[in-house]
Amino acid sequence: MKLLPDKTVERLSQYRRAMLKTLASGKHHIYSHEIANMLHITPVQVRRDIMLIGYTGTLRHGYDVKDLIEIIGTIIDIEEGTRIAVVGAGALGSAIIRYFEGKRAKLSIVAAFDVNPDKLNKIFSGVYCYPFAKLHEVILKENIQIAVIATPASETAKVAEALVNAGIKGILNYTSTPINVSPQVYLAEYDIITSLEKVAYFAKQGQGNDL
Amino acid sequence: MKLLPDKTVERLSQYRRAMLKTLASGKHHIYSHEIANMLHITPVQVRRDIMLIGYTGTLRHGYDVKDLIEIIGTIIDIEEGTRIAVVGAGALGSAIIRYFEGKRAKLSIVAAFDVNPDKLNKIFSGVYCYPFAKLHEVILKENIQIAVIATPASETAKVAEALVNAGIKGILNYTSTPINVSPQVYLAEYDIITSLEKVAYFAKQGQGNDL
DNA sequence: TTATCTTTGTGAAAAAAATAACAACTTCGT
DNA sequence: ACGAAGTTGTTATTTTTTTCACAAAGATAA
Repeated sequence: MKLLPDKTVERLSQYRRAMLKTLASGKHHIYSHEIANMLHITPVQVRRDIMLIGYTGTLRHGYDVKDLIEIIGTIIDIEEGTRIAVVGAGALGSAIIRYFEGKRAKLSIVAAFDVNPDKLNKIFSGVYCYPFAKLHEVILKENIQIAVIATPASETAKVAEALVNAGIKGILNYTSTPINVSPQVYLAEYDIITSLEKVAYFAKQGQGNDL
Repeated sequence: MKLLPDKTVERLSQYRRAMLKTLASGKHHIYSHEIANMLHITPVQVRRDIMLIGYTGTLRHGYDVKDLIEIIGTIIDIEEGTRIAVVGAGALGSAIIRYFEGKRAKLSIVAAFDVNPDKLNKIFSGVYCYPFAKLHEVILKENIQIAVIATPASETAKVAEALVNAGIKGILNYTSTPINVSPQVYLAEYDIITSLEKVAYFAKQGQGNDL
């Protein structure tokens, strides 16, 4: 299938979760405006996204909840599951690991890395913490595809380089240092301070919602 | 000044940090392409953003680093500083508090809230943890303008309502439950799972960088 | 049957964001 | 003095994302 728009992929992830919740409540069919209400977006947007993934609902009952969950799965997930590493097992890194505990079956955090001797060889919420020096080796051995960087900002560049060398396919960078990777590696950056400064700016202007 | 574009505000926050780093290295003037390199974006984008805030550099030396820092401050910051509350002092909430310790002078986390009796009335990285029941009172008394929600997803709606009732101006929601607020309140949602699923999707497609 | 109501799917339009293109200006080197 | 090199500021263009508008079609009810 053609590459989906960035924003559509984000929303698909949200649709799926909304559908899982819907299914749990015993509902098997759902209209675009109901999905839209759950996520506080417009029904057209929902329909267009669903159009883009090539699924089609029925005129009278809207979309089949189970079908939607399944088809979104075929788009986002990898059959065998995606294996993730968290680099940096400090406050943020371990919060992320904790947050994942038993959440999504197809995304699993399978390794953590740190340099702090207190953390090495311990298990955080079921995830083993390796020394940073073993990063390359473990990524290969454990067949890890994507990595989260949650180290101090000073280490970001070094970590990113090591990850790329180890053949990682995607990086989610939570440090405040922007990184540069070869174009084959997908990179997403997220910084808490920037988010808060943005909220502060728009709150100050008395402005309404964005997403 | 006219309201700035969403993405421009995000980048301004990053420019400022890049400039602080630049200044610390003893450099007082900088070209758009140098800023662009630091952030891995294009020089045109840097120039356009700077144009939008009405600052103008000099032809020979580019931009004055100190000036840039200062003018971005007048745009993003509130004179008296922005006071922030974190609702939910679990792993994620306390990681955020920790992350902020001594970072930005104009953004300060001044209160945490939780329901867990183990956490109440304790201090996390210098931030006092109040019982959730006192939320309204403390937000008023401490003159808190924006809030971060880092509770379990099941509490999101209740927390958001309480925050809006207390007159909060902006919310940053880290739970996976989308919320609905009156349009005077600026809302930003960020969900770790969605981010990772997005990275997984694009990594799977062997796709290059986005931001 | 036939009119009405509701919902999907999608072409077309609009809005937002990024990129290209270039005039105008400084400084440098000769 | 004057051309070459390099940089900003900004208009125009392109690309991406969202929204509008409506035809098509299934169900219901008279």
